Amino acid sequence: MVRPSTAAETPEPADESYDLAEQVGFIMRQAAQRHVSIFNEIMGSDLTPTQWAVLARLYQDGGSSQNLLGRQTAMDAATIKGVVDRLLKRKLVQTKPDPQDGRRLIVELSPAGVDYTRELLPKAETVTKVTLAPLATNQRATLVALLKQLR
Amino acid sequence: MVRPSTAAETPEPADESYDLAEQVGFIMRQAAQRHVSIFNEIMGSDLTPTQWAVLARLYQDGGSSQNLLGRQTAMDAATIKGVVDRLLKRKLVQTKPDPQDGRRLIVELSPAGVDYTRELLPKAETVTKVTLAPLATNQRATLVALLKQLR
DNA sequence: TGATCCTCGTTCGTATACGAACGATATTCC
DNA sequence: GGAATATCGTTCGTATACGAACGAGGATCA
Repeated sequence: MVRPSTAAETPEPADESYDLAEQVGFIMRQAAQRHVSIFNEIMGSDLTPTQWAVLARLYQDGGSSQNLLGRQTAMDAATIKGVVDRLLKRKLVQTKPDPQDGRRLIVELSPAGVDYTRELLPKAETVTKVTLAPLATNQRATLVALLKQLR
Repeated sequence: MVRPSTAAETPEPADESYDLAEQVGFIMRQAAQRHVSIFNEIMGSDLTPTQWAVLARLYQDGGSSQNLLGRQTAMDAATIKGVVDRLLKRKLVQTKPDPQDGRRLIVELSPAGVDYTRELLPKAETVTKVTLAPLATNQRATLVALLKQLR
């Protein structure tokens, strides 16, 4: 590590109680990055984690309005729109107006999307398995339980 | 939940073993989102978590080359460049060529950046505290320890 | 009925995040 | 010395992520 002598060097004994590498946020960001990397390796780079979240949610529970779908997959209205648009372009998803509510846009899997999602399900399970591989079995449940409390 | 009867509805009994809401990746993304939200509330929206990571790292250990700084703060070369550029524009950081290596660009805190970072340190500690607030004391160390194994 | 308020979807702007490719510079090895 | 290789910083393109603002539609209530 180079520590050139300049006015920019830490001039006072720094607050030793703060170490970036020990902050949850920083560590969580790194863990998330590793997870995404594993996801891309296993699922293939043609599908992102958020896109997969949308497919999986629609596969599990059928169609819903776009904004509700966003809430179910942890995306705000602006983000879910972009994700749905890209899935629409690939015809994995289709939309139609809600007859009950003129503001709503119903999003659902296309038949091709259903097939595609079903084929990917085993790989998605592998992603979770590989992500948790460094932990002992009992630790995995612990981690998930703790993370759930931080939502 | 509306489940309109169409060809897109889940046509087969879905693989019940896969529930999106139970996958680590998905839960971790939500926990990270909450953390960022807390960060923005406490630190103010004029500084992002990654920008703070750079400031904190430079404050702790002094200047380093841009790419090394990126590795220390968990950003690739393309990402760290953007972050450094924005910090440069705000004059919180300054750069100079490395006399030892013509490829390297040394990044360090400006005097204003040192002051700014020092003032924010207490708030940064609060961010971690609030993020972990839902957990019992002994659970906090457990979570951090487990997350560290997933880097 | 009409005014108010809320939700829905959309758009814009900014900031990560990262793969890929590029030229410039260092290092390694023959 | 010189060629192969590696690293550095840069740029481009694409995809989240989200605050903010907007118009259209729906719900509430006087």
